[in-house]
Amino acid sequence: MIDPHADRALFRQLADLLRDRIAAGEFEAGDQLPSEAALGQHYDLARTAVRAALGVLRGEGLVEPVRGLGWVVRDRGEPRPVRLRRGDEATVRLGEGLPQVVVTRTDGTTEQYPADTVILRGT
Amino acid sequence: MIDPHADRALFRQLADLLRDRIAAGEFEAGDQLPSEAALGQHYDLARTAVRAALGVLRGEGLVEPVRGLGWVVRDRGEPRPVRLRRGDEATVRLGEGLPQVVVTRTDGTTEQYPADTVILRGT
DNA sequence: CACGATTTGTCCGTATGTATC
DNA sequence: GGATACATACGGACAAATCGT
Repeated sequence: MIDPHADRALFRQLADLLRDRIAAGEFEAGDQLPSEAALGQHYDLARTAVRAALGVLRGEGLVEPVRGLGWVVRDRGEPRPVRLRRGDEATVRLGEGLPQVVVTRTDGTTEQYPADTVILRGT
Repeated sequence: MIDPHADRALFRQLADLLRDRIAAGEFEAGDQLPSEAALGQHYDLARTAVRAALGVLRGEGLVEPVRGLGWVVRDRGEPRPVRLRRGDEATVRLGEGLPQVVVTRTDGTTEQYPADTVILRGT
């Protein structure tokens, strides 16, 4: 499974494995992954490496941590279409958690969506 | 500076401080921050906490690490305007490094930009 | 409502590898 | 080659949130 002598970092190898397991449907939206401790034992890794791997998947929007509970697989359905009309603007705000798409309409109102849940369309 | 008894985590307090110092112009685009070791000594924190703080700023697109060199302040100029015409689509791709805005034109060609460097405009 | 078990969040120390200057 | 700096990885510890009993 994980090769300590491989060129690729251990936490990246683990991220690859977990990503594949999720893609294979082993875990569905809302499901919890095995605990960090369980993953560490199973793959013989320190918790540091396990958390680094989960951090990678988190950055990809695949999973998110719930304190006191575990790591939950995010719901990734079809991106929701959002139309950008004349005068509308959209930017991506980085920072807290998942990047957010902020749409500013002509009248000054704003809408906000998790960046990986929308597809912006011109009109 | 940093209060070990504060409610806020140490690495978040450090992130706040460094963010402020950057905003104040103490470091400009292309400048290097003090090394992780130096920051740890100055603020009396373990390197773990220092790296966590830098990770926060990295996620905000403020700085990026350069192996063997140090942490460099990113160039954050005016976001570049990108027009979305009829049939054009834009999505945000998460994963490797900074999130990327991917624009797919009607003719099938695609353009890609770091997510915090563009402002999408409807037509 | 109280309590314990589980799980993630934060923090420390240490060590080694690798890239840059 | 040597010095510096980030990348990765291990170990241990305690706090805080959640959930079932």
